[in-house]
Amino acid sequence: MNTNRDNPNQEFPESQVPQAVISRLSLYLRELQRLVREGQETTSSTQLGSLFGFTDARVRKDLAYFGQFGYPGIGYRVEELITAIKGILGTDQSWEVIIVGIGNLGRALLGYKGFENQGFRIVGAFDSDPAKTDTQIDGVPVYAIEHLADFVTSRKIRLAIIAVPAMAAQKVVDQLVEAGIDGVVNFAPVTISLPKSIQLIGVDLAIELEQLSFAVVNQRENP
Amino acid sequence: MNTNRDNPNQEFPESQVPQAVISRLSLYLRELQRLVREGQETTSSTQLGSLFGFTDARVRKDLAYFGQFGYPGIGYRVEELITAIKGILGTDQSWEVIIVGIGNLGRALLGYKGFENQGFRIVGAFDSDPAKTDTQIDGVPVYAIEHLADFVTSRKIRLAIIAVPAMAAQKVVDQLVEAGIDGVVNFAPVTISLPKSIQLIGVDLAIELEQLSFAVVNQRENP
DNA sequence: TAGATTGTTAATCGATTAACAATC
DNA sequence: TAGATTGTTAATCGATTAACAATC
Repeated sequence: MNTNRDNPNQEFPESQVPQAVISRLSLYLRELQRLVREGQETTSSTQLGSLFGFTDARVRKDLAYFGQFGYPGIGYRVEELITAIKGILGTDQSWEVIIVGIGNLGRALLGYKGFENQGFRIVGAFDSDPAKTDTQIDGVPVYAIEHLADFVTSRKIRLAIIAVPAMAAQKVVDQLVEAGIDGVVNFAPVTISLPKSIQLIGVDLAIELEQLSFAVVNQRENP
Repeated sequence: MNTNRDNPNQEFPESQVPQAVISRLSLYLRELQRLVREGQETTSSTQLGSLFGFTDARVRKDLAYFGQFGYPGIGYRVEELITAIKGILGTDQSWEVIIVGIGNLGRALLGYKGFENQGFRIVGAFDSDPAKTDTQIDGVPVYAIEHLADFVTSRKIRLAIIAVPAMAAQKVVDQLVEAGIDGVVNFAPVTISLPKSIQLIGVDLAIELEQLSFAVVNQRENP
C-alpha cells in the first residue's frame, strides 16, 4: 500500500468523484485542524465519522477515491491527512481572490478571517460606487468596477466572489469570464449562466433559511 | 387529478423526500418569482429544468413528492406553483428570526434585504460586546447576550442565525436549545452538536471557496 | 383534432453500507 | 499474540432518467 502517499497520483479520476464527497472532505479537514490544535496525533474513520453522523465506511470510501492515507491498525495521522486533503482540494497553495460588490455582504466577506486561514487571500475589491473606490477596507484596495477586467487579466486572478445586487450579477460574471476567471462564488440570489469550463458555486442566504424552515415545519430527524 | 391542489395533503411523507429535492424547490421558487416579475403566466418542467441543467423528469418528480401541481398539455401556472412551493417550504407564513453575533458578518446579515422578501423578519440581534448593545442597527434592536434566552422563550422565536466566533458557537447554541429554539443556521466554522429534534443548517464560507478550488484544479465539467 | 405536457412506472444509474482479508 | 483499523469488494439502498398513457 502507500503508493499514493509515496507517489501521489495527480490525475484524480475527478469525473467519478461525487460532489458530495468533496463537501465532506472540507468537513473532515475542518475537524482535523481542530484535532491538531487539541494535540491529537492520530484519528480513525470511526472517530471522524461520528463527529458528523457518518459511518466509518463512508469516511474510508471518501478518502479512497484519492489514494491510501491510513495505516491499518493505527488509523490516520492527523497532520498527514490534513496535508493530503489540502492537496486534493488545491488549498496547499494560496489563492489570490477578488471580491466584486462592496455592500454590506461584500464588506463582511472582505473582513472575514476564515478565508486567509484556509489559503485564500483577498487581493482586491471592486464597486461601481465612486464613493467607495480608491480607498482601502481591511487592508484591501477598493477599485472602480471599470478596472475589473484589467486587474483579473494582468494579475492572473483565478477566483472571484460576487456580492453585487441580483440585477448586476450576470453582467459582472460575463466580464470576469471575458477576462479569464476560472471560478466564481456567487452570493447574488440569481441563477447565473456561464461557459461549462468556468466553475460556479452559488450561495443564497435566503435559501438556507428556507431549507431550515422546511426542516422545522416537517420535524426532520437529523443524523 | 388535482387532489392535492384542491385538498392539500399536509402530512408530507417527509422522511422519504431527499434533502436534495428541497434544495431544488428553493431554486425553482427563486426562478418562478423571476418569471412572474417578467409577466410569464405558465411554465413547463422542461423550461424550469433547463434553467439549471436538470432534466424535465427530475423537475416533475421533485414536485410529485408533494402533490399534483401541473396541467397536462399546459404546464404549471407560475403564481400557483409559487404558492404551492411556499406552502411546502413553510414560507407562506412569515418567520421571526434572531441573529446572534454582530461582527462583520452578523451586521451584513442584519441588513440583508433578501430575507424579508422570502418571509424572514429579523426581530432582534444579540452580542456580548456592551459597546454594540442597546442600540438599533438597520432598525433591529441589539441586546446583550444575557437577554438571549428570555427573548427566545418569551417571544416564542423558532429560528436563529449564529454569526459568532467559532469558539463561542456551541455555547450559544446550547442556550438557544435550552430556551426552546427549533432551528439554527450556523455561520461559525465549527461542527455543532445538538439534539436530534433541533434543526441545523451549517454555512461555512471558507468551505465554499474550497469547493471552488477543487473544481477549478480538477476542471470539472459543470452542467 | 393534433400538439403539448403532465404524473407515474420501470429501468438505469450511482452512492452507501456491511463484511472481511490484510496489516500494523 | 490479540486487538484495532485500514482498503476494498459485494450487496443494498436510493435517486435519476426514459418512456408513455392520460389529459388538456
